[in-house]
Amino acid sequence: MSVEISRRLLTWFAANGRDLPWRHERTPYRVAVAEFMLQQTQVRQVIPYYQRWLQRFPSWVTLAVAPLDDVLKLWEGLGYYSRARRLHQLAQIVVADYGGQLPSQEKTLLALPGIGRYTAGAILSLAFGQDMPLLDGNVRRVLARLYAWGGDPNSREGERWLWAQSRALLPSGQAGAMNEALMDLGAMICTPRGPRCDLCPLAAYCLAFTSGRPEAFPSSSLKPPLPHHQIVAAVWQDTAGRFLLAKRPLPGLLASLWEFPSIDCGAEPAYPPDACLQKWLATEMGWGRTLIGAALPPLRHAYTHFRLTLYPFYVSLPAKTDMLNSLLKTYPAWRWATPTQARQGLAMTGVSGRLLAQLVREGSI
DNA sequence: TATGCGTGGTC
DNA sequence: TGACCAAGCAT
Repeated sequence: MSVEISRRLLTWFAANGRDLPWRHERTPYRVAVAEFMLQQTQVRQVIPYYQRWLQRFPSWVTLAVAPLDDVLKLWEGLGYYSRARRLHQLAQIVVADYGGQLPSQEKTLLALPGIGRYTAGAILSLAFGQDMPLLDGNVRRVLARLYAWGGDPNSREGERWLWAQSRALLPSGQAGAMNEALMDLGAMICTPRGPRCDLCPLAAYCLAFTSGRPEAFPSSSLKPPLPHHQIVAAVWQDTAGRFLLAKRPLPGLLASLWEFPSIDCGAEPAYPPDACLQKWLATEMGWGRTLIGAALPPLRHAYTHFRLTLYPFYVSLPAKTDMLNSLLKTYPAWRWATPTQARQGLAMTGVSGRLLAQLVREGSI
């Protein structure tokens, strides 16, 4: 039966597969760039980033010699920034150790930064034409529905079972097309909610469709509520209208991105925002007499593992540069920047980027 | 094995 | 408005 499933899916894919930029020219570099960007990220979001990236970094060498700050600037807004750093590292390794050619053995690829089992399978099947399976969120869902598989997709056995099914469906010599067909089916037809079973080429074989509850697969686990943190940001302006920005430490959340100097007051803060900020400035920075000015409208933001509300305040400047340097206890670097300089040259966090845009809109410069 | 790691779209 | 989700990897 798997032969018939593969045949039908490939026929459907030939007529309905998506025309995506990274499907035009299948060099290992282009495939790798696309796969890094697509990790946990939707296609629509990736397309403009991919095109800008290839303009600026058309090859392993151009990427390898670029400054990390330039790389992060191009990645700004795409999220999961360690991917950018790992892709940068990968380029440097490919150039230094492999003569500018990405290796084509699974074991070698898996040892390189940013390449896990999914990405290795994608590169090997799509760029090198090898008969290698892959398993991503789309394929996971398609397979679970096809076989009405009610197991836990996150368990060790579930993982092993799903990889085995993915491999079993591969027709020899057409793994790349089959892998993309499975992903396109998951993205276009076999969607998480409201799957279009009426358009699905596999409906006749799909046990979840037969069961009448396709959305019940794969099983989902209940997640605990996310903590909600209170963050306070300090907005300093100099007389030239520049803002004080700080670079976040590496490693960690949003590593090496720029933001307004901020303090995390925690999920259950003991003080209101202005007092939390005052305490931080007094105890950590040693600025006992800092004047906290007007509060700006709070901004809310949701990360994968927690939520936050950012409370920005205008704050008066400390008198001397050596006082400003006390920021280096918290941050590896700080600088003054106009909004234009920040937009053009600094990779900003999402929340601080929104705050900056708000400050500009309100004409506070 | 579980957790940290971003952002924007969708309903 | 809030919860869920998307071409995962590293530790």
